[in-house]
Amino acid sequence: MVSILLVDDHPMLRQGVAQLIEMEDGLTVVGEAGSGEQALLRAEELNPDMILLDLNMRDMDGIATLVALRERGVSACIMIFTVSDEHDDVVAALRAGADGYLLKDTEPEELLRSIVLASKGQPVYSPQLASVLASGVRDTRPDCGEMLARLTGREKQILRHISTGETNKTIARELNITEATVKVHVKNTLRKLALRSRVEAAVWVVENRLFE
Amino acid sequence: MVSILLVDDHPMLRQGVAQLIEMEDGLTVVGEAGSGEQALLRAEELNPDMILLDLNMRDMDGIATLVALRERGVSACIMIFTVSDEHDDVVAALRAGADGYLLKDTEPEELLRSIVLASKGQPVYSPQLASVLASGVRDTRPDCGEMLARLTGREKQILRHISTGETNKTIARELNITEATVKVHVKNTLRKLALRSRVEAAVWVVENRLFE
DNA sequence: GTGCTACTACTACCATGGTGGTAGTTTTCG
DNA sequence: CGAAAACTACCACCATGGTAGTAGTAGCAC
Repeated sequence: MVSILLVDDHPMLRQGVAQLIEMEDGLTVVGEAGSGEQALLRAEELNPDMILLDLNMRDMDGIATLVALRERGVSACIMIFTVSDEHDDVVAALRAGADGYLLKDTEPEELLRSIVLASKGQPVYSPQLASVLASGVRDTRPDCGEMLARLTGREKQILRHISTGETNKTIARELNITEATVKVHVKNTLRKLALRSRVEAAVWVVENRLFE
Repeated sequence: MVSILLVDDHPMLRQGVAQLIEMEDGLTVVGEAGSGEQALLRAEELNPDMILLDLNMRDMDGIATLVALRERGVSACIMIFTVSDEHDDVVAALRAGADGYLLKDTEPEELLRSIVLASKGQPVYSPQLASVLASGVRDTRPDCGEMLARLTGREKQILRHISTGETNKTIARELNITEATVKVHVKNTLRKLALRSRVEAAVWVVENRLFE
């Protein structure tokens, strides 16, 4: 069962989407939010599998909400669901870590199919965005520098050790802290970088030549 | 207690070295071999912590022995102990994975100190080799291509997956084999490449741009 | 045929890694 | 000053990774 949080400032639209989603086996709406603020609260409270996020909300920019969600470690699959097919919006969303981008004029069946696909980890984009995507924006992530800047000094230090293949134990020894503490830093680092393992972290560092 | 296997085709020299080693607390000679063939047998049989290996033996080249030892997964620290200070020999030994290189004219106390150091994982070289080492041969490893060539097709395939941060489970799924089989390949790959973890493997691949 | 290599699979075991939660200290900043 | 962030540490728990040994199958070479 895929749990979904709807974020949109139009109650009617939320209702429509919710109804549609509930009709599909395997999908369920566990919460709704009408603003960025509420989205942050609900996301942490409900820990949904997926968040459908509108970009154009009154109180808080959708992109800002997206960034805030990611920074708080919300691991949900975040799908943008909006009216805007503006190049800049799409790019910004992808850079901020969106897992998909659907336009609101998508047909209901298409929307459902996309949600199911996305819930399986596959990024989904509306076909209308092909031109934008093709122009090489595929790199879903923010700048490496930006990402690195989110880490504390200690975390960067430990990331560097990870990228040389060291174990938590040896890192602890070299930094004169306990392995437990190293684990804490590793965990926080992985969360902030939205990576799933130290191997991914090591590869990311080396590929982007981050400490050279 | 550091267990040592002596490999040299001169019994008298073996005896002398053995006696010297036994005088040192913490070191012990667990076996001797007078040829490359014997060295392979003894190494697998005794699984020593360290192997002192002569380069100039009648039946089998010392370098060949070294390579064969490494290919069979002998994890011992292998110290070359020989008369040759030829540039090519030193380079070949280092490339083949030697952990140290000592000349036979080394003073007894110096030899002991070196063995102790090496047993702690520190590579040790006779000072006379400074010029050779300085000329940039520090890279202990064979060519990446050479290393890769030692892997089977399946192993290379799996290494590529590792280098993208995948887990054994997902690799198994994608290749339609069981996780247990993936583990076998991972283990063999790590052994052949003399690496200690998949993280090191991933970093190695990315740093050397092996699959691009 | 015999022998060798590669590939597959399984078991069992232990080490390592990652998550969640709690919590005390110090540093930083408004 | 007080709040927030960073760093430290420990616990318990579960997932993943790595090692060792055994073993069956297929293909290839001598």
